[in-house]
Amino acid sequence: MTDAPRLNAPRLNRQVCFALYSASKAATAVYRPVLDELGLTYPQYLVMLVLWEDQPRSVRELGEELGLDSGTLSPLLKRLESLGFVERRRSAEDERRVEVFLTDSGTALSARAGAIPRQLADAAGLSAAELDQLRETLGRLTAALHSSR
Amino acid sequence: MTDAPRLNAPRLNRQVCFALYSASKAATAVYRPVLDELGLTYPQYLVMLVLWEDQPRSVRELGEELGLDSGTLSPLLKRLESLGFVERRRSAEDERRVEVFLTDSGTALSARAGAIPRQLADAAGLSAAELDQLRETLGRLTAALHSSR
DNA sequence: GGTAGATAAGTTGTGCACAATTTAATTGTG
DNA sequence: CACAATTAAATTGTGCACAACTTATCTACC
Repeated sequence: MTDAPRLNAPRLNRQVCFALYSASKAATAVYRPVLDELGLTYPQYLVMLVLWEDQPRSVRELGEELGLDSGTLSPLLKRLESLGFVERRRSAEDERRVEVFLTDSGTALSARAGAIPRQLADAAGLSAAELDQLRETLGRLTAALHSSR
Repeated sequence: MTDAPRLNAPRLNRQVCFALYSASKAATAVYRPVLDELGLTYPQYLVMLVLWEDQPRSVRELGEELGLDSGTLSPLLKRLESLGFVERRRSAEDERRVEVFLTDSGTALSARAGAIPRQLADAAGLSAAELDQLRETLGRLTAALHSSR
């Protein structure tokens, strides 16, 4: 007995969700060897991006920007600290808060990281306009998905 | 001394990669409560989707379809097996291969899973045409990123 | 000013992702 | 036939993601 394809079942290659999942994995895979040279993982790089923009940031603020909770961030920040890129200090005004500061070494890293986004754009095989539109569509999609809950 | 935003540093909200990462997390977050009712995680659901299309499949074939290696699939399949949705059997022709079969219970699950993709489309806030185009763009992007390595 | 509720960060436990290694079976080549 | 190279799956180890819970601090309200 042969198994006919179940055409009524949801098909993998029809699913936007799987396309997102695959594209996201492929993009971080392109970043990985580049980030390896800096000693960072992709989520660690995201935290550094936020800190390079403005600094210091509390754990809560980092979580808000990145959509991550303390269960993810606490150990990640501990690793960034032991790598020497950030420092964590209890806030004096509000002792519940932990402020994350860049070290000199963490600040210096930004110079080496500047070329990274370029490399994804080069590998993407899409025009600048397409990338822009993709980013915009994804932004709207993410916002809609968040507000649907 | 104030910290001026480093406008020359890569900005988080400019990065397609972060948009992909966020959208992918948001999409699986929408799926999560629905899949919870089936007792599946999102990656487990992906494996079931492949098996519902055609069955049995070797671990290698599943990995090829989903872009996952045995390090991810072996324990995942063990969990699916202990949930009673699949069975794993050594192939007789090639004893290196392990074939993954659906159980009756695993086959039956597809009926309950049929409504799932709809729910993402509803929550997405994008038109069908936009979703189609997004899927197509993501497909090209993923292919380009893979071939760039 | 004391206490209930809210908030911030950390911890624990489960599962996924991926690199590196291991073991076993198969294939190709002399 | 022998045996080196390849292939398939599993295992080990590290790190992320997230739910559930804990601890400590703060705020609001009586």
